Amino acid sequence: MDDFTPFSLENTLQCGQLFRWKKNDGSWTGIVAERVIKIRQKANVLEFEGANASFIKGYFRLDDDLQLIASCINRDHLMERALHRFPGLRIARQDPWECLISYICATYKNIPAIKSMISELSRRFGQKILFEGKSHFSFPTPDSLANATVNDLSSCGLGFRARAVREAAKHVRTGKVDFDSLKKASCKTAKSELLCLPGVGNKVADCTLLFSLEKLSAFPVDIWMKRVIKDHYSQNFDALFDKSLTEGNSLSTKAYERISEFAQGYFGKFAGYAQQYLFHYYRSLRNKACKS
DNA sequence: GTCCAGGTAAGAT
DNA sequence: ATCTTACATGGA
Repeated sequence: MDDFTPFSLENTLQCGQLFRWKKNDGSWTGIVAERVIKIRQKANVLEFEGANASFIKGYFRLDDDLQLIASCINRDHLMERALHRFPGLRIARQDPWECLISYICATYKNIPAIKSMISELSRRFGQKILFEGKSHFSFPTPDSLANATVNDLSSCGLGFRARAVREAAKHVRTGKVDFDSLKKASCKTAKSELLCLPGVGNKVADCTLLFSLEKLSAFPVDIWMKRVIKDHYSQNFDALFDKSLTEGNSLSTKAYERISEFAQGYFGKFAGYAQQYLFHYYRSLRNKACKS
């Protein structure tokens, strides 16, 4: 398969949006729905097993016109650097159920810990899949998490998130939230539905919208976006608001909405892409600083 | 051992 | 309405 440029498997899998992929000597192995996929990129050729080309194309959103998206969000020097530093980074098309639970778990946790939680949840409550002689585990169904005890969930490292995960699973199982209809609904309507779920606030809702419900304008605001806004976009806000963006104190609902709405107006209909580039770029700067 | 993490929700003002 | 604080756990 070779009609997908620009695309970087590395940048797409490493940017922090996905939690189920591992790299081993040049190729990546990941669990997607009920499959194990092994994939690698050589220049402009993708080699993979475990799925067909159309699945890969859909999963990595290779039909998005990334050139167009990049030109839309490239509004300033910072974005230009981010786009240049991580070319070919694409938003993946995640399964909404897995995405929702993953980002409920992501609350107030670092990425290695999130990966460990998801892996453990899958090992305990998912289905075993054999691939190249090794056991892998699919993400648990809504049923299996709804039936789990809070204690069992907690022992996967979920901590206080266990209750929210279990309750959210119940809502999905009963069809109280229906992801297919949320895909068709407007961003605003879909978000208000998601916000009814336990453990889901503005940020988790926006991640679910962006990464799994086709809402590419959704702009999740986490601690990294707060830092980016404070460091590079504060001139778009009043001084008092900027001052409230200090490290340590969490974002109020009001502040969240001000930032997210600013970003959607500023970056446009692909603001979610802008968010992911900024997220990955800003984290990479900090990680570099830590190593030196 | 300390710090902090892709925030949320309950309680206080 | 809006602001403040507790929160379980584990990786860095």
